[in-house]
Amino acid sequence: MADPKETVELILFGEVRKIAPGASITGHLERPRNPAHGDYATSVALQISSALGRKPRDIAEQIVRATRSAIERSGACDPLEIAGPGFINIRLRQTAKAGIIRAILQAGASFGRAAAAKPERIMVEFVSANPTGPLHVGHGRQAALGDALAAMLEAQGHEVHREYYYNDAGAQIDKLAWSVQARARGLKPGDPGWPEEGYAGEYVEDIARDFLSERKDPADLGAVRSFAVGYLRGEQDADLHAFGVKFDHYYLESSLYADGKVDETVRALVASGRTYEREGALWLRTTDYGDDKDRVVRKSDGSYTYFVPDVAYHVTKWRRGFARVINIQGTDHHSTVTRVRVGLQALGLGIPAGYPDYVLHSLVKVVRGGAEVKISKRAGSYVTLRDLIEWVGRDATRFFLVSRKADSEFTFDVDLARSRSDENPVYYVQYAHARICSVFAQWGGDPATLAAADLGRLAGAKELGLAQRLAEYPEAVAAAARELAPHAIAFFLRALAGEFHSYYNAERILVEDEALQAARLALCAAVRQALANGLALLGVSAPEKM
RNA sequence: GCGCCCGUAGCUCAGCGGAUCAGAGUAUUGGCCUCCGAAGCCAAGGGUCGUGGGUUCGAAUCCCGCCGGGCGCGCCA
Repeated sequence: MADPKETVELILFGEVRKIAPGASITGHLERPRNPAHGDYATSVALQISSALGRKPRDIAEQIVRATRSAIERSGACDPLEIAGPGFINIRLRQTAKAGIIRAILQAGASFGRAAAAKPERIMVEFVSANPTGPLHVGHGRQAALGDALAAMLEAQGHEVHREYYYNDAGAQIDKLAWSVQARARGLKPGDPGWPEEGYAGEYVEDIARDFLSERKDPADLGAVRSFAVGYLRGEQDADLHAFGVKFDHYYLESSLYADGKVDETVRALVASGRTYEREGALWLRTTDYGDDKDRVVRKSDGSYTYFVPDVAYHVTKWRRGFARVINIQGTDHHSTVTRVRVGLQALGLGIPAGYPDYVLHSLVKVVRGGAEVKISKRAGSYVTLRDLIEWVGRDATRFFLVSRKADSEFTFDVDLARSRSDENPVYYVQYAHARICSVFAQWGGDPATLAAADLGRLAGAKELGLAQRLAEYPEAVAAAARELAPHAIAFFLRALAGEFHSYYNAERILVEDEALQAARLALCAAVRQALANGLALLGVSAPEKM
């Protein structure tokens, strides 16, 4: 990894120190589990020793020598220690640890927010369900992930646009219209005359009944279609509202046809010279860009495949000024990733090859009473987002769906999230927040006086550990945003809440010694602020009472 | 068959730009409320990180094979 001709730089406390000829590295700091190893530790010396052809301990000693004066000037920590084969252990001074508390109280809700060096206009597209049925659990995961991701990127100083793409123009909509029409005519799924691959969910019957109650004519398929789509859009909006997710814009696929963008895209593809006719269809040579087979653009019946509006849609994202786009989809859509990117490349508009970004999530298995739940009365063949919200509540649903890595398949245990709610991670975090609020209610003093608290009184191991954890929050958010990994926020909050509960049980906050009490209250206020800010990113409430 | 993803404690999952990473929650067992909320805390047991190789002084982490699971591989969206 290292080129011995370059210079090794160690970035420490904001200063870059040239250490030795070698590689340019930014060794990240670890938090040792063993307190004897200090507050932070790094193994950079071991990592670069082979590249430099020198002993790790010698390198470590050189690093310590080179940074000694800067560290003494900063006063932030004790002299670095070298341990074992060449680990460098760092022990922070108490004043440096407690200082973060004042900064948090001052920053308030903006603690953990950063001003981006280069603010971008970013679009996050998520949910984007067809208006052919209620939102299911997978859409819920997308909603939780997408909204959290958008909030995290906003916290990094970017301008974020949340968009929902409505596939309201395809064959699926026709099936919906036929299904509703059949229901309105008194047919049931399986009856003679019931449309092939029709939608069998109970909601189809609801739509038909409402349609008839408005004295409309089932023979008018266009009227049935627009009524059904409008009905389901309204229902999805209600679900999203209940989930606390708001979109800046709903983009209709049908508009791409109406305003000519689909035709325009086809013409541009043909003009690119990468299309050809075969068996009555128009193909795009996507294999030129690494696809495993060419794709049909225009079917032999003259209609377009979904590929065309998808590409046309992403052209609008680019032209609307979103240099960065993140699409949240299920892994069952991963084959579209290549196709959309390739289609954009073929147009030759100068769009980057990796445009857009994708976060793909695996599907969620819902378990209740020890058995997998596959059926919902309302939707027929799947569990709906509404089911989850009704079973376990909005906060638990959001926290659960966002607390796993997106690409891990995970089991949503309804019983854990609901009936044994006292063992639920989201309540654990919320409880820490509510507990602190309760202490403040009992105290009854003026929080403004805490700004003057003597933080030097915080000398206990748990207190300093909490302060250190709080200090790591901004970087934790930044890292999670960088990795597009909302679950990291959930894990951080879990850890922070755990440290607080442990501290709370070990020490009284409200004590006789007023100076000590003020310092502890300041610490609690800072923890509360960090919990509230983190929960807000996940779209979970921070209750004062539970 | 090909492509992508995933196999870590009984269960649900973190960690995966190598070392100070064998972790959390839950479940099980034993303790802690005349004291700021016990939706909490403290402690114990529990895993050769699917498997076999390779790279490395050092691999849950990187590379290859195999096994097991998920999802794709339409002139469906």
